[in-house]
Amino acid sequence: MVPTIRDVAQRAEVSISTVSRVLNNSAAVDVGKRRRVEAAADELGYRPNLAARSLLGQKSGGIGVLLPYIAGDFFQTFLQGIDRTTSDTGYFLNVSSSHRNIQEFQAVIQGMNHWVDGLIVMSTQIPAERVRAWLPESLPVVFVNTQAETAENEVINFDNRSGMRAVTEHLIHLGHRQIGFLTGPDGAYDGLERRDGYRAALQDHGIEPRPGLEFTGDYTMETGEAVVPAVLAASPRPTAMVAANDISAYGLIRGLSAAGLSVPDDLSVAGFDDILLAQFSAPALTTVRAPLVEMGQRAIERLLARIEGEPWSENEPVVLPTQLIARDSTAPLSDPR
Amino acid sequence: MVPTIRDVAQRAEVSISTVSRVLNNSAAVDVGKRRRVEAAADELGYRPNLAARSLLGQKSGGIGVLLPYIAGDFFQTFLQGIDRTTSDTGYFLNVSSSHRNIQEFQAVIQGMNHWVDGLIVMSTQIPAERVRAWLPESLPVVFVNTQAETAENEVINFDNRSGMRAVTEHLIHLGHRQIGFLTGPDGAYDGLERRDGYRAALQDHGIEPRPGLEFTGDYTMETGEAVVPAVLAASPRPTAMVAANDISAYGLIRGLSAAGLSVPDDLSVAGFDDILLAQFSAPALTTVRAPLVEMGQRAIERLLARIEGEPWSENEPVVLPTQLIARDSTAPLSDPR
DNA sequence: CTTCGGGATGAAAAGGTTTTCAAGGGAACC
DNA sequence: GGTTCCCTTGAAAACCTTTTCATCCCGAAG
Repeated sequence: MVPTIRDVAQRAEVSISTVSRVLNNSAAVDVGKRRRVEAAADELGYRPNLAARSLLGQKSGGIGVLLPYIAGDFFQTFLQGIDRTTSDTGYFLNVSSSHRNIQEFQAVIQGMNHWVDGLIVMSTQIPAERVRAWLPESLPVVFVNTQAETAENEVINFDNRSGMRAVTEHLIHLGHRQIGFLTGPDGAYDGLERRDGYRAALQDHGIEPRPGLEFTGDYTMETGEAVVPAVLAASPRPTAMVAANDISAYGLIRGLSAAGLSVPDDLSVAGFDDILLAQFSAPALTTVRAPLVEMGQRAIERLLARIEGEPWSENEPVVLPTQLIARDSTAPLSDPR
Repeated sequence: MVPTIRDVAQRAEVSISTVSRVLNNSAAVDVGKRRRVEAAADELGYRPNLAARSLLGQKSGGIGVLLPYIAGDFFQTFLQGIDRTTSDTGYFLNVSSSHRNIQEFQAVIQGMNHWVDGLIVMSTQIPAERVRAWLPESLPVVFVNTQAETAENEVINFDNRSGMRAVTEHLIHLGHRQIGFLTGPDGAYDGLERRDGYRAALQDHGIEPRPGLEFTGDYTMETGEAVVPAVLAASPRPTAMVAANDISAYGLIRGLSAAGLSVPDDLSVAGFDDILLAQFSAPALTTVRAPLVEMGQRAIERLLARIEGEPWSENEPVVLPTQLIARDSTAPLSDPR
């Protein structure tokens, strides 16, 4: 059995109150008894039951991070930013993912409620306000990459639109006119913003966006690969493709190379995120740098400040700038014959 | 305030026992009261406090995953294996990391104790037996990539030794004799196994391992990059390097290219893990495939079986085979002049 | 009509911890 | 020597839920 505070008290021949006082250093205790308690706790390997503590409304020392997916380069880089900053603070991280449905999302987030002192939530499908309503007012929450309808919650986002606009313009400047788009998953907020940036860039340059050039993706490599036949069959056939994220851009590249086409000679491909792979791959991927590490850092810094009692001055949502990174997967449009 | 079962009971004008019975469907309740309770719970947005439940020794529906680090391609691929399998089961994942020290590791793992139904632990620094002693007998635990001194715990490992032996032999077959090694972090069990495989391969082919050719790394790209001057200054200078993992191999490649040397023309470099980057990078990395996804799957399958009550037949530890993947970062030793 | 049984329900205990409250004891001061 | 005050300590309440136990009532069987 796991030892409880009662076992420690018995072994040290004191009351459980005294044990609590010693272990939390919350009041003066006779030095002899203090020694006995410390020895007893040590010998028994006693650790306080966090469930019981949480029941009393104590701080748990835990930070909850809720993501749509737990695996993937995108989330992992974000976590890196959080992880580094958290390391020094004594808080520990608790990451959970929920990609099935709203019910489960709600269950997971409300389950975390009693276990953490604060929450960082990335919710691409559900707006911040709705998620916030599931949680007590008293729990600090920082939203990240999440749609916010009002300014009442603390939100940190990317400038998805400008980023996607920049990469699309980059292709236009290279001479491309038939530019296709591979979307993100259905209903994902950031994917929609990116698509809007793509459309806006086209319109800015007098190109009417065509629905036939927008292909449905879901941020995975598999789907990027699978969509290639449809891309090649499109009329007019695109001379360049922008994907809503890097991973699905690699899916496109893989599928194109399987179809005997080379990137960027036969078709230019660009992505979004600037994952690690982008700078090492052959060809290196033209993409948009989303400052994920910085986003993680900012989020955890703000959350810790809130936990420590600093109020949140109801500001504008933070929008982190994105940056076009032109590499080798995009090339000038070869002379049309 | 967050509504409790008492609020629901009051609103529905029944006792808390009845509320509990309705919500857990644990006993017959008058249909009228049942309706009232359901309505009240719905209106209040009531969710049971998991901490209180846990205090009673109930199942929590949570699976804990404890890793040395939370970010990084290696862990992320492992998580993928777990995540996929868990999705269908209704359990939710809870990932935590601890990379600071043993005290914190112990604190995190014991904190998880009370709110998960089972634990998957990757502990490269501390043997399974020691970690097990921190937890109650009753909690199912599956260890992964962890040293085990006895057969009393369920452990799933890679065949690190054979893998590293294979990649080292690959270099020997290519004509290399001065083969350097970039180690893992101090005390990491898998890194030591890999080093042993490297040494064994050399000895098998009549090459005496030299301490001067073993460079200290820590699985990060930064250190791989930083060690390059030492590698180049070594006498005799190695013609090939094996790194204890892929990421640090890329550090070497980066450092070498910064020093004006090209891989594999001037120096062959190989890694271990076969992360996603390895197949896309230029040059594509020669490495050893560690079946991380499979490891994750096996671990979660076994853990769920244990949670469902299936006993563990004290078997041999599972050792997953590794496989040499020869790509372009290694080349035959160019004619020594 | 009486007795028995069973279904529905509420009261209460249990789980481990922190904290408040009350009490005990010793020292210091008059 | 007596009184007061403070330091130390233990008892008990509180947190929220599940579950056992006892109670009550109604219907059925004898």
